[in-house]
Amino acid sequence: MATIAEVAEAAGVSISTVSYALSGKRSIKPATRDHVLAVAAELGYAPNASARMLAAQRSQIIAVSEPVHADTDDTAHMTFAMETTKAARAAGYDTLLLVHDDAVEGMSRSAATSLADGIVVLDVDEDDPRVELSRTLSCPTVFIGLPADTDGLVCIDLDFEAAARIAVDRLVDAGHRALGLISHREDTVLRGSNFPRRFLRGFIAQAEARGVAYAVTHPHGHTAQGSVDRLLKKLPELDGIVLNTTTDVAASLSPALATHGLSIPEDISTIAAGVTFSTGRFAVPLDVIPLDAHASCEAAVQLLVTAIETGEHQPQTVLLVPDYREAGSVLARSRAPLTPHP
Amino acid sequence: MATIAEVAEAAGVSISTVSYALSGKRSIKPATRDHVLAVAAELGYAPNASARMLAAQRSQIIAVSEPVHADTDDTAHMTFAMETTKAARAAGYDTLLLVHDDAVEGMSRSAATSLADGIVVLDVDEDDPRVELSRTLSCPTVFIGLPADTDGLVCIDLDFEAAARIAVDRLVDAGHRALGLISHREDTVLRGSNFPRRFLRGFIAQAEARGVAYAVTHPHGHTAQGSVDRLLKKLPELDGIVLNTTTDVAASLSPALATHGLSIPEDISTIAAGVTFSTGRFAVPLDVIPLDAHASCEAAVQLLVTAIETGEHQPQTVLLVPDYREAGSVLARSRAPLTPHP
DNA sequence: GGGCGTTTTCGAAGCGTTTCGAAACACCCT
DNA sequence: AGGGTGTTTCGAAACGCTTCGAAAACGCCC
Repeated sequence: MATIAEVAEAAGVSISTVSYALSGKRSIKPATRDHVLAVAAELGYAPNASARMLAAQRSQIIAVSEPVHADTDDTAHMTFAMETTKAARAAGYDTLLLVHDDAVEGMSRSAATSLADGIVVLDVDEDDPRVELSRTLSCPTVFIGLPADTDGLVCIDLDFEAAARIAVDRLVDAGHRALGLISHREDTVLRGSNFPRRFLRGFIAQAEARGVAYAVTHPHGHTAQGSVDRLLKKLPELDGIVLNTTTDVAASLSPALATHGLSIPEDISTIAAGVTFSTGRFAVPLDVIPLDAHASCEAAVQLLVTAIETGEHQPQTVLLVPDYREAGSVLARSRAPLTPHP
Repeated sequence: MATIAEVAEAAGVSISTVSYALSGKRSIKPATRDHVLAVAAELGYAPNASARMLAAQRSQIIAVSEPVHADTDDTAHMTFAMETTKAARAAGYDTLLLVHDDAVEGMSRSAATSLADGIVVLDVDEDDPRVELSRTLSCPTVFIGLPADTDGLVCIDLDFEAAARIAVDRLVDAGHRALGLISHREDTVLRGSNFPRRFLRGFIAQAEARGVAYAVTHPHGHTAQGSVDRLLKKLPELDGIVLNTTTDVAASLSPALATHGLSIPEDISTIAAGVTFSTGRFAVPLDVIPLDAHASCEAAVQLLVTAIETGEHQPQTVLLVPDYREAGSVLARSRAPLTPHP
């Protein structure tokens, strides 16, 4: 591989002239610049990454910490890792993938050796060891997801409580009076991320605020059948369902309702909220309030890059505003409005 | 962050002594070595990655090229990316993730700038632009998957033809005489990876060699229902099914058979082969010949690391020997053996 | 044609390691 | 005492780039 010295020699100029011609950080006479560029292109010159890193004291690399527990939803997390990589690339950074145990150790390693300029933390647990670690690190870090203690951290996540409120409002405004929430499996809710809990909280609060009947259930396996059975038992007049659960469960909702002779949206209006999957190829496509990996990762990388390049890294929690996408799974019931929006 | 010069100063020795004490590449008097190590630990010294790369002319980074087409199976590919990362880490390397367009461009970039010491190419298409690219790169590269033209390449993949043969043999040896293959969707088979075709070829060849009746079908959507219907129509006496398809389809096989009053393994013995998913939580667990991401990635990284560290990079295609895992989904039919193994 | 302000280019000092050759030292043998 | 043999440590040269300060070149005016 050609070095900058070879380009300089071939172009008959000094090394620094080549450097400035290529970086544009100082003005170079157009004629020489063009000539240098041409020579560089001809020699297929590409600046050596390590040398550049060493001299610039910056690696242009962002580490992505992605533990992958047993109950990690592969598809969802693959999406986040890739969206982060895409966003980073667009900002001129490459991404280093840290998985499993190394998701934690790798953070120290890449920060201590200056291998990475910043870190994006994915799949954040309520009580995540990486939270404490990041406080000791002095390497810009952004969490995608909310740990219990966000003190001193920069975190980004969908506003799950707001998402739940929006879903409830939609259904109530469309005349529904008995809402069911199919949440995540109970074991997932107990340990792991806290967004199911945040969603649950928002759902209950808003259902009570609007004065409608509601019931909550957690699926047991990977199907919605049991959940549907339980919801209908608790709330026979059920007319609306909010899904904040996994793909498997969501996909099986329609057949599960069918066993009770019910269908979406004629009998039961349905909204999936805070989910990463697309319902496009479900038997019945659903209205969705997406957990938008693209938006989250882009915002996270943006924040991180700003921190790296300007040094501004204010602790903050950014809650992304939920976005509602209609697909026809909510049907208006003709009823008088119950309570105006609070 | 402390530098090696600071450690040297604090320990009262020269820089090179610190370097050798830490790397162990030359003998250092035990007493000084211990002292240096203690001082280094106390200062929290970690060698600067860029400086090390520059001096050692090696980055200890492997690039992982993972395009992610529309029809990419997220779960499967996430697994491959992560297994590669794990294997690389175990060998002392970090991994750079290159996705989407950058899966191609990133290869040139990371090779040209010496950012990466080697490249692992995932999700290989029959006619993959990265094949031609890698030939121009002079950076050790290993493909996981087989492109059409493997000339001059190092490739690793499961021996799908052998896997198909083994599945057929199992069923025939257990007394089955009418085998159905549920392959991948037709559009997946046409463009994209060639392993479905290799599997198909092996299946047909072996079914003919053993002299049993057989039929092949490609699912249309994400369920096995249509495939089962078609197989039973073509082959009413169907008594064995081989699955070389996606999770969705495989998971729905049991219910699909149930609509015909058939069950696994009483009526239909079943084997899933060349698949990445686990059938553990299917209604009926299946015998599996796994496409073992762990094994493939480990072998690939091994080969790559050897190439990087010793310079040996013989073009070769490594076909991994299939492994059969019983789960009780094949039931022996008492019949006289038909044809001995060829 | 000497002086002055600009533009353009150059030289050299880092950045923090690794690694080679040689110096320094201790020890034993003749 | 001189010389050879190890062992241990040191100094300095890379590695290839960025960037600062200053020199060189240029243009212009008096």
